[in-house]
Amino acid sequence: MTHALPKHSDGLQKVDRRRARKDDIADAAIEVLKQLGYAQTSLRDIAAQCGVAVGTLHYHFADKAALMDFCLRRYKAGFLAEIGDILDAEMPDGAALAALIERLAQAIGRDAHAHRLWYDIRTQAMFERRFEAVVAEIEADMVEFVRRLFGRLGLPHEQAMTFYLQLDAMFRYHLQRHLAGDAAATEGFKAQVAQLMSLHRRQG
Amino acid sequence: MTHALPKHSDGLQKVDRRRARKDDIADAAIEVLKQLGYAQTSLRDIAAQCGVAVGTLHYHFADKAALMDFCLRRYKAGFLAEIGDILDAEMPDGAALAALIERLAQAIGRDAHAHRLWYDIRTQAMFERRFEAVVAEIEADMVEFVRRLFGRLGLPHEQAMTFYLQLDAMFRYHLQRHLAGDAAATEGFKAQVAQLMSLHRRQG
DNA sequence: ACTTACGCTGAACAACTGTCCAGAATTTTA
DNA sequence: TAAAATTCTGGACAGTTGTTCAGCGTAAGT
Repeated sequence: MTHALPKHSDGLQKVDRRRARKDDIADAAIEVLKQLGYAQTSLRDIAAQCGVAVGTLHYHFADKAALMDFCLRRYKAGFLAEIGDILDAEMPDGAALAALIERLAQAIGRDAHAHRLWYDIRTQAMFERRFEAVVAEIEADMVEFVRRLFGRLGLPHEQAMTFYLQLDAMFRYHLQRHLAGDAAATEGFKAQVAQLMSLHRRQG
Repeated sequence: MTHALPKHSDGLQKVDRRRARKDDIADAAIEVLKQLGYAQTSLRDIAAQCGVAVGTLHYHFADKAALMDFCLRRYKAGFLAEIGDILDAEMPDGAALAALIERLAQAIGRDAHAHRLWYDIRTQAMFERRFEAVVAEIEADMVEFVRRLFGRLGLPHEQAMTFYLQLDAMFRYHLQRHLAGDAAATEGFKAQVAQLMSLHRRQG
């Protein structure tokens, strides 16, 4: 006997609706986490943000860590989708890298809180083994992104990791300056990356 | 009328003894912080570590943040003293840099928890403005250290910051790998820095 | 219409947090 | 030795934390 689709108003399976609900909660949770950071965010803060009772969170997620894990993977998917189009876009090789850098520079000003959350949780993973795997996965994806970019530009693959780390360090530093009130942080980031690029090009 | 020295068994002024006591407490606090991280460390944990009542902490420090601030400055002084001798040591120019890198590589294995604490608090500073100043000061000192090293080696001063950030990113990454159980992290760090150095050298 | 399952509520719980403070213990001063 | 100042204690306080659960209403299945 074949299982017919359930006769819901929306055409979603039960599992899908569950998943969609979890996504909603995660989105609200991420919103609070961006503001307060991991350690300072309580389940009640999150519950309030999505207009739901505390118990509801435990209905969908085993515990706080599971919720965090879910949020992280969702955040990762979102971020990679956001910058992924740079790889696919049709443009001269030099422009792709310039576009990435420009995008990152703008992110310092516009999505500062989101990225500060990433650094927060990445650091937390040094203390809570629970987050080790997710963080490692996300970071591996970032490196993979740079590797593909290097592939497009004909740059040596084995330097992708190095370049990622360089970019990460500068982004982190100027993000921190920006959050501390330095209005020139965005420009500082671009200038410093430019210096770095000239270093790479000279030995291209 | 001249104030005679107090007739304590030790020859310390009152202020000095107070300062020494604070140092003792801070040392014990740092020990716990290294294990648990900032957010997970309570005043009771710290009090237990130095065999003292909770109230005592508030007698010496206004609040938890003040204690943290004190700990940070003490940590900074210790760390810079530890690597400072590289600048003063008499050795061929190439060896000084190699010595620093070797020292850092060993730190991944030996002082992992101490450095993980530094990354923890540096990230916290993105959320608590209270720590902004201390963190910025320490980081400025680190850059200054690299700048002096570059001075000794005849390398361009304006690249000191860039080099610091590169070193920092690689150290952070491999520290995280090490903490996640990667036994090859120390070697990985050295290899990656070597790659970085060759990049720098080619444009001398 | 009746039953089952699902999604959610919000009060209650025990554990823990930073902070305060009256008073004890100790040390310094007179 | 007596008085004063310093250092420390440990219980109390009010607030927050993650987690649990009996019970509610609603939707699905029969």
